[in-house]
This record gives sequence, structure tokens and C-alpha cells, in this order.
Amino acid sequence: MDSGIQERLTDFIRRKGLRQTRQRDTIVSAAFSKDELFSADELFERARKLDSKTSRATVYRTLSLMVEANLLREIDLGDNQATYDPKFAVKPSHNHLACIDCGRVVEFEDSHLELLNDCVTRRMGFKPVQQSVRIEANCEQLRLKGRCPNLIATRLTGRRLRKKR
Amino acid sequence: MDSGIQERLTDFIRRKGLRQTRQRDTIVSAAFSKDELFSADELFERARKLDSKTSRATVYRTLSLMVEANLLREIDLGDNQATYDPKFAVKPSHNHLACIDCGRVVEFEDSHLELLNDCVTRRMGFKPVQQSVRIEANCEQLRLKGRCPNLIATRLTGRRLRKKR
DNA sequence: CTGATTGCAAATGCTTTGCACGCCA
DNA sequence: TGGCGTGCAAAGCATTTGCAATCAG
Repeated sequence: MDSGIQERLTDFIRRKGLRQTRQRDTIVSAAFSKDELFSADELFERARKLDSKTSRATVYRTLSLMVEANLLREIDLGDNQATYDPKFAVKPSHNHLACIDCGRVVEFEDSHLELLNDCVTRRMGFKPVQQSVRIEANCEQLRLKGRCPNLIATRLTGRRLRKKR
Repeated sequence: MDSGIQERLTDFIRRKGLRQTRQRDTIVSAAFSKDELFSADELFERARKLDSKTSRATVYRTLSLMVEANLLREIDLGDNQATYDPKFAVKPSHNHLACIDCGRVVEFEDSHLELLNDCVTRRMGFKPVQQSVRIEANCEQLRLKGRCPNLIATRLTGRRLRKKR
């Protein structure tokens, strides 16, 4: 895990007059141990491997903290839970495409898209703060190969889109 | 309410071998009685004014039906409930900007944005199905006038962004 | 008739909270 | 030492579901 992250949270904690605790350290390091998207529950499980006494409540509370500190981005993938993106700290603007066929989530970045969103926003008299683009799509090659082949490692989060309830 | 809507749902119901009921008619007409965004609960309240015996369960079930029939679009505004957009039936591609200052939701359309999203999607080997852009922004003129003045009637949904729990 | 639909209440699943105890600064 | 932080269980909330009664075709 990037030690800069731990540091940035520590700064944030100091600035806010909060306290650095063993539990927070554990949860933060669990959050940034991989660069895959994760859910609150997945983070809870990871943190429990580091410290079996970790409680769900503290995970949720620390998650809010990390989001507030801009270390983590909370995104909505259309399932019924929040998804957290640890790569946000490193690469602030990227968006997500969910493949309807295989349920995989593909991250992408496009500076034109970002720029255009900003223009549109300003044209309406607003100052852009955050934009999120979510695309649902079918795999074009599905028919050809019979399976969804868009499994390019670098573009994958390794995470399945959970179904709606 | 646009009578074409009722008709389109009737067709859908026939095609699926379902049944047309008094409750469904009531809920559908409540849904399209205004062209503002609404939540399940807001629809429930509206429907109860037409028929006080309307039940929440039937509202939810009919909502799914309308979404499946492509009469309604389900969008996520970052509060903790689904928002439904009745204008989708008429104007399929528009997106939403939520003003952080006043909480208002502004709808907008931009064909460039749409086109660019499609390109990006295809470039990654997918066939676009649906895209949603959600922008959070500050009101640029807030400081000048002291209040969020972007209350241009035609662009407003009249709906406040509900806070996160 | 007969299976789709409804209404109610109970169940779900994620997330938040109240409160007593514990621990950081 | 004074509070902030933690853990647990309970509460909250939007949404879904089981089931018996009802109704559309």
C-alpha cells in the first residue's frame, strides 16, 4: 500500500482534531491493499483478516472519513450498495462501464469527455465539482466468441456487478 | 397525461400476457400526471389521492413494469432511493446536474456528450445500451446574489435533492 | 374457472445510531 | 482526565416477498 495514503489520512485526522487509532489504521490499510473496487462488506472482510475484532460500524465510520478526506471515491454501480474506488486517490477522474453480458465493470478515462462535461456544466451557470458517467453496454464480440471476452486484465476491476435485489 | 403512454403500457401488458387492472391504471396515470421526477413514495402519495386504497407494494410492482416497458427511466441521484423520470418516454436522452448549493436537480441534454460516450464505449469493444451522466456542481452566481439563482423554471424539476441518510 | 394481481404484514439488506465502555492525546 | 472512538445490538429505510383473498379475461 502506498504510504502516502496513510500519511494523507493522518494529516486529515490532525487537521480535524480527530484521533489516530489502531482500528482506523487497520481499515485504511485494508482499503488500499489492492487497487480494486470494493463494497463496505468486502472491506469488512478484508479488515477482519488483519484484525478479527474489527466491527462493521467502525468500517462504515472509517469509510466516511476516507471519502471526506478525498482518499476514496464512492460510486454507484446500480446494485444496492455503495462501491468504493481506491484508485481515486491516484487517478481522480475515471468512469465506469458495466457490461450487461458478463457483469464486469471496466474503468476508463477520457479527457474529452471530462472537458465536455465541464463545458456543459459551465454553460448552465455552474462550477463543476464532480461528474460521474456510468455506461451500460453489451459486449460487441459476445456473439462471435460465445462468451464475453473483454477480459483485458488492466482494464478490469475483477469485480462482478451485483444484481439488483 | 399523454394518452399515448397509457396505450403503450396496454400494448406491453398484452404482449406479456399480463392483465390490465384498475390499480395499474391509477398508478400509471399518477406517474404521468406531471412531468417532474418523483420517488416511489411520492408516486404512492399521488396515487393515494386518486384511490386511497392504493398499496405501496403495488406501486413498486407497477413501477418495475413501467421501467421494463421503457416508459419510465430509473435514475440515481445519490440520495438513498430510486428516482423516476417520466419525461424519458418523450425525450429519451437527457442527464442530470445536481446543485450542491441549493440541492436542485437540473436536466440537460447534450448531443455531443452522448456521441462522445458512444465513441468511448465502442472504442472499448462494447455496444452502448444506456449511459447516465451525473454532475455535481456549485452555483457560480451564488456568491454574487447570495442565493442559488439558477431557478429557471424550464430547467427545473421542482425537486430537492434528498440528503444522504 | 383459473391463474394473475392485490394488500397486508413480515422479511430483507445495507447502513446508521444509541449507549456503555475503552483508549488516545 | 476528558472526550473521541469502538463494538454491539437495535433501529432505520427503501424495497421486496409470502400468502390468502380477489379479480380479470
